Amino acid sequence: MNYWLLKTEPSAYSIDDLKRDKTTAWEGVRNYQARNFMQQMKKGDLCLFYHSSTEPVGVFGVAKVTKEAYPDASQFNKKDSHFDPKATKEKPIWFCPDITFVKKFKEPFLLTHIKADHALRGIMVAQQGSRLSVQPVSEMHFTYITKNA
DNA sequence: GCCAACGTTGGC
DNA sequence: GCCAACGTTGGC
Repeated sequence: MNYWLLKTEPSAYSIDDLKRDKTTAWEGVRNYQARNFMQQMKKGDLCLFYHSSTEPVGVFGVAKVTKEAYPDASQFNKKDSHFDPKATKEKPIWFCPDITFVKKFKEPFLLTHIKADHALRGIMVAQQGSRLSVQPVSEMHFTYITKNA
């Protein structure tokens, strides 16, 4: 089993939205490195759910992968801001998994605390300029954050 | 709102 | 295939 971190701006889609929807297609990611990670996701993998560009910034809960990556429908939709004219149904470019709500933390594990905690040294999200919106997380770091949130 | 860090684009 | 210009991300 692998562990991941998914970034989202809560004004666009928050942990509460996921709690309400229960399951959602993780559409709209338009970065090749992030796409490649999403294609590696397996059913049952667990994801830290991270809020960015907000106050406060941090991990707000956990989601799990319930459907492995398949073509992202938004790339074909001209009216969608994530429309990609280079993509065709025969040769899709972008893929997304379905993720399902697992839990919302009572208290978020804030980025300031992640950065200050020696046990989390090396975690990608705390590294300078880490803009990747889908990241792998080590089992050790995943367990530490979920146990201590 | 600022701006540094980053990814992508496109001319050559 | 280089790399400058550009657009975007995201913490602060």
